[in-house]
Amino acid sequence: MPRRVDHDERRRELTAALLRIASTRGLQAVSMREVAAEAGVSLRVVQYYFTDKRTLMASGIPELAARLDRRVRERAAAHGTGLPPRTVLEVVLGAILPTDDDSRADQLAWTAYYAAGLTAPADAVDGRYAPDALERWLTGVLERAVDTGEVPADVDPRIEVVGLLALTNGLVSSVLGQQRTVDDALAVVRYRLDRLFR
Amino acid sequence: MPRRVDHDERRRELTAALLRIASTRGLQAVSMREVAAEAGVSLRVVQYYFTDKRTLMASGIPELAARLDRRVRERAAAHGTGLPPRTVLEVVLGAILPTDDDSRADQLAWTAYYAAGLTAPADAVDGRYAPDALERWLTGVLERAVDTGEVPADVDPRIEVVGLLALTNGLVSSVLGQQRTVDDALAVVRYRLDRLFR
DNA sequence: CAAACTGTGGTACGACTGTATCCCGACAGT
DNA sequence: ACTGTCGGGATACAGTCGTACCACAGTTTG
Repeated sequence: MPRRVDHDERRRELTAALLRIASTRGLQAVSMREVAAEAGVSLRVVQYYFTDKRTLMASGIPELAARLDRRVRERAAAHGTGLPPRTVLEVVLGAILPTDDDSRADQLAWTAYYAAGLTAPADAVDGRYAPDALERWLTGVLERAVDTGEVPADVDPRIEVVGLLALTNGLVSSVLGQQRTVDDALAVVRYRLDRLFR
Repeated sequence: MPRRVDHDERRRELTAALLRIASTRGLQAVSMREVAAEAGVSLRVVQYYFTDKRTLMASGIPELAARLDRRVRERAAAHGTGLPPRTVLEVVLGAILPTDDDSRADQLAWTAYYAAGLTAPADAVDGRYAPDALERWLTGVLERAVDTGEVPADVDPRIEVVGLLALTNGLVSSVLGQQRTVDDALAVVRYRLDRLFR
């Protein structure tokens, strides 16, 4: 048991344990003792690295945001650069959908945080997550598509992107709720894009 | 304090108190004592009419479903009968969005239940809510619109309706999260319908 | 080598929770 | 008028929660 520990690394492990619990048993099943048990450490250690429970809980949001962001970037990078707008949209929106177990778990935890944040003004801290960046990026992509004539000139890129993101978000919900498969959700996204890029 | 009480009525009051707490302070703030206090009765009364906490919690789902269903029907009825498909879709989807404080509170509670149901197989009971009926109804509406030529023949009514409902669902989320106003959400829905019924 | 600090185990405390139990007033049927 | 059931007040109990505190070994610093 070496002294001089990497605090950040330790915190990451504990946060990972927290998210594991949140995605499997829900956010209300997260207690300091449960996180300790899940991470295989004593309660004191959790207290030591996250003084509060609020601090512990708050650590989950940036971690989830980082994971989702990384997933989108990796997917985009895997398809090379300079892709056509239609492909960019399909890849990005597809990256949001819970395709594998990991992304599904993250989306479950994300949903739990989202729901908890709806009620609790002082609790949600400043965990303002900003999907604005993504929204602006895709809007730019679509604007270029309008300029090149790939999509009709009378589409409003701004509203169209808002709609696409809301659509994807709604599909995520239904996939998480197991009312629809990921493939079905992807088919809906592709259908919408097909009609946009007719 | 009269004897011989209407049990159903009493249960409805308690469920209403439960939903009031759930929509303002979240589902995890719901305890038997809190519901009792909110309803202005003693803990024993809550125990008496709902033996379990599970039973108490489970009472919220059908109540919410009934309210949402009633809202959609009322809105539809308020616009008279025999409306054009485009109007039906706009009214129905608009009724899902949280326009006033009541519907917003209900949607908050609904979201809390949805999130709680994602994690907890044995807890969610058989509270399988069926939006299939709504989906089928709107699909029929859109099919008729295809037949009359109001929408292009190459649209797939089934997928289109799934997309519209997912879109609306996603917009509800963003409105609840106060990232968007109801008017903005309605504008997105109208934009989508405008492009569908071009 | 001594002193101070870091990381961690163990445990205790008060506030809650769901549930169970005991009790009694008010009405019903006889 | 008596008795049993219904509706509900009060309280108790065992468990879990977040938090606080104490002790101590190992490491760093002087």
